[in-house]
Formats: sequence, structure tokens, C-alpha cells
Amino acid sequence: MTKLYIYNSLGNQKEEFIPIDSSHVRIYACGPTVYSYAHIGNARMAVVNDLLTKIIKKIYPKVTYVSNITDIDDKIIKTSQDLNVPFKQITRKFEKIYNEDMINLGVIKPDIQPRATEYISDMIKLIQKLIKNNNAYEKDKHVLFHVPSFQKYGELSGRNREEQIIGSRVEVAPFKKDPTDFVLWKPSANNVPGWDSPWGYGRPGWHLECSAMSEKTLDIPFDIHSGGVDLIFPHHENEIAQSCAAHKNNNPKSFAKYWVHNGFVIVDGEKMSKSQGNIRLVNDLIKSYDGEVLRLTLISAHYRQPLNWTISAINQSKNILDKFYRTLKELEKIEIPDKIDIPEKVFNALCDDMNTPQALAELNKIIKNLNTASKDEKIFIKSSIIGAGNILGIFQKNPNEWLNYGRSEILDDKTVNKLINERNKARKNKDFKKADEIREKLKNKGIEIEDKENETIWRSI
RNA sequence: GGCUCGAUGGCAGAGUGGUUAUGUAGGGGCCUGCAAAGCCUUGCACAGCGGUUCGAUUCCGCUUCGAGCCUCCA
Repeated sequence: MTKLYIYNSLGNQKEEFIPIDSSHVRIYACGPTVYSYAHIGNARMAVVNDLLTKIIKKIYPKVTYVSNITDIDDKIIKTSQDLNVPFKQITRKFEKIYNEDMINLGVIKPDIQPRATEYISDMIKLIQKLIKNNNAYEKDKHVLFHVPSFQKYGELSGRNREEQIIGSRVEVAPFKKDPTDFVLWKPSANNVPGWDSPWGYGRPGWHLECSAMSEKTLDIPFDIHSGGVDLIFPHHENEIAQSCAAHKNNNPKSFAKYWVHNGFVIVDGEKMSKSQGNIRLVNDLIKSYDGEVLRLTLISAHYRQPLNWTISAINQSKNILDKFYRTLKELEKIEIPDKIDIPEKVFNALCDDMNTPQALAELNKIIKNLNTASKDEKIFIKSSIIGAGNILGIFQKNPNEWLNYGRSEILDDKTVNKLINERNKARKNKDFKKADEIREKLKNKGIEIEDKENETIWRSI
């Protein structure tokens, strides 16, 4: 069996992936808070986890991938108040858009996509356990997690409580016993979404939903917990504290064994933020670029590295895809088996902490000797592209459609073919001036022609 | 101030204690009537300074610079 290595943020090193139960691998990825359109950073997380899940599914017979929808949170409430519409209207709308956008990026929908609002009772039960275990306390209608009560707090992010307090820039709420305590439950005003609880009408604090949903859907401990790097602290640290403390277990691995964090997307070298006005929304990008172009751009750097989102990076991805699709076009008549597998070297690269650039490099090496390849080698090349593409989420289209062969929005086929015939007659008669004129004319209509041995093919550019 | 992670050729981006990926852009060539596409070829990259070593871009330390977190964030 292929060994999979992944970098575990819990311990900061690359480790061999050994499932808790090899007959059922369980993965949880922190999903989006649905109050607006998904940006390219959300997409990176979704693509990375989609790929990770696909790799693991190649190795293990049963995998459950859970990624939640956070559909209650203060940003959602604010958006709902600003727009004066019920919060559910917002969350359902953006949840739908998120899923559609991700499909465009070749992301398979998670096996389970739990909504936070549907797990409120589990959250309440979790809080009750924490209170019972003396890890949480009620104060002024809030329930807070008492951080000093959890010995291993800070193990994931590598920070200690004292330093954090010293460096803290946040004002400490008066009802906190300790400055690092965080909210499990908070009161809601009557005009704000909330649920009845033993502590009054209110809503859960951030962090709690993931603890409740991951345990409920996957049971703990599960194998992999993932998300963006920025979630390491405080979100994941707090999840660990809640989930472990509720079960009176001090070991962070009693919650999740491997922690996988993807790097940030930066835009033209700058942090993507509202104030910079440089947020790149998938929903907008998809209008200008094919989903495969965006997906390839997202996997063109290693998932833990920062990814600089630039026009030239996108264009380069487009060029690379064009090249592979041209290769597939060359191999159009080569029949490949129905059941194809990913080439070994490509898969090995992916199993080495999801080294996608290496995987792409290996694939490039495979297609290199195309024109000296025997028929069997051509079958291998084509299978390799398709097989690798299936797992990477690219090369899923028909090459003719991708490259716009025989399609034009400006001229109809008949006109194009008539002009090409005229040109070929002119070429036969060595009337190259006329032939070039016709080629130029077609080019002005966005049509590029390619003279093959026995035929002339054309495409829109 | 504390905690992470980085610094590789024009650009993108892996990797390695000695043979120096891959892509893309550029130079040269082949093919073509000319193109397009493709192919071949080329490029003295590993931030700086010390240390370990027979040998370091790769290991260690320091410096400089960059990104992120410590506040909502994927």
C-alpha cells in the first residue's frame, strides 16, 4: 500500500498518515461562514481538502469527509440587520452559491455538510459537560470556557497563556475569570437570532460549532482536522480545549490526530482584505476563467506555501492547460481502458504531503516524448493525463471544446470551411499571397488555422 | 513584544549533503511556401555572514528581508 505523508501542525512535522481505523478514515475541514460570496482563499481550502480526500480515497476503502457550513455568527447577524432580511435567507443563499462555485472548481461536495444551526442542542450538551467538568462557568448570561482549566492549552499553536496575555491587544471583558477565557454561549437580544438554553435565550460562540459537529458526525478521535492557517489560533486551539475537556482527556489527539493547514492566498503580493479592496471572489473569477484554470492556479504552489494570486499566474495556468489539451487532441484517436489509474510517480508526489508542483512536473515528464512514442506509450501518456487529471480535478473537458476547435461565434462553419478550401486551392496553385490573405482574414475574425498533413483544422482564439 | 512559516534562475515553483527538477518568458535551431502547433538546444539559481563537513543551496547559529497569527478572517 502506498504510504501517505502529511505535515501535522500538531508537532510541526511531516508524518506518515496512519489512520485510527483503516477501514474508515474520517476527515473534518472547517468550512465557510456563509454571509457573503466565497473568495479565492475559501476556494483554496476547499480544493486542498478535496484533493486530500481524493488521495485518501485512493488508498483506503471508506472515507468520510465532513465540511461544515457555519450559518450562525455575528457577521451573519450584522449582514442580516444591514439588509433587513432574515438571517436564514442570507445563509441559505450564500451556502448555495458556495456549493455551486466549488462545483465549478471541481470540488466534490463533502459527504456530510452539517449546518451549525442544526446542531444547537449538541452544542448545549457539550457546554453542560464542560460546566460539569469544571472547565466552564456561567457569568452574566454568558458561558465561558476557563482556559487555565485545560492543561494542554496552546499545544497546537505553540503559545503559552502568559505570553499571550502580555501581548494581547484586546480588552478583556469584565465577566472573564481569566483574560484568555472564551465564550461558549452568549445572550441574544430579542430581535437577534437565538435559541433557548439553560442560560437563557442566546447563541453559541465561535469555535463551539466545530467541536459539536465533528464529534456528532465523525465521532472522536477522528483522523484529520483541517482548515486555513489563520484558524490555528484561536479557533482550532479552542476546539481542542473544548472537545478534549468535555471528555476529561488532556491529550489533543483525543480529538483529532492530524492537523492540516493550508497557506494563505495573497493578491499581487498583498494580503487580501476588504480595506485593500482586493478580495477575489470565485463567483466573479468564474465569469472570466474556466474553473480548471482557477483550480490549477490554486494547486500550482504547495498547499502550505503562500499563494500569490496574480493575472500572470492565472494566464500561465491557462497556457499549461492548453498545452495538455493539445496533447489530448493529438491523442484523440488513441483508445484508453475504461478503468485508468493515476501514474505512480504522480501519485507518489501527491502522497508526499500533497506535493502538487512535483506531481505536475512528473506529468510533464511523461508527455515529453509524445512524438517518438509507440502506440502503447501513447496509451500510457493519454491514460496518465486523464488519470492524473481525475484526481487533480483538471483535464476533465473535451479537448476540442476546450481549444474551441471547429467553433466560432463570429462565423458559421460553412463560411469558415469555404474560406479554408479557397486557401488550400490557392496554396496548391502556389498563390501564397492569396492564401496568406485568407489566413489573415480568418485571424481577424478570431480564427486560427493549423495546417496538418492532410487537413487544415481551425479554432477560435 | 510573543508565536509560526518562509527567502531558489527574468517570472512561477519543487527538491537535494556531492550528479543542480518542472513550467513559463527570452536567445538559437528544426519543421512549415509562410504561419500556427510541436520538437531540439541554451541559460554558471539557491538572501548575507559565520560554523559543522573532504564537500552545503541542502544541517546548525546569527543577521537582513518577507508572509501569517496573537482582534473577525480560509
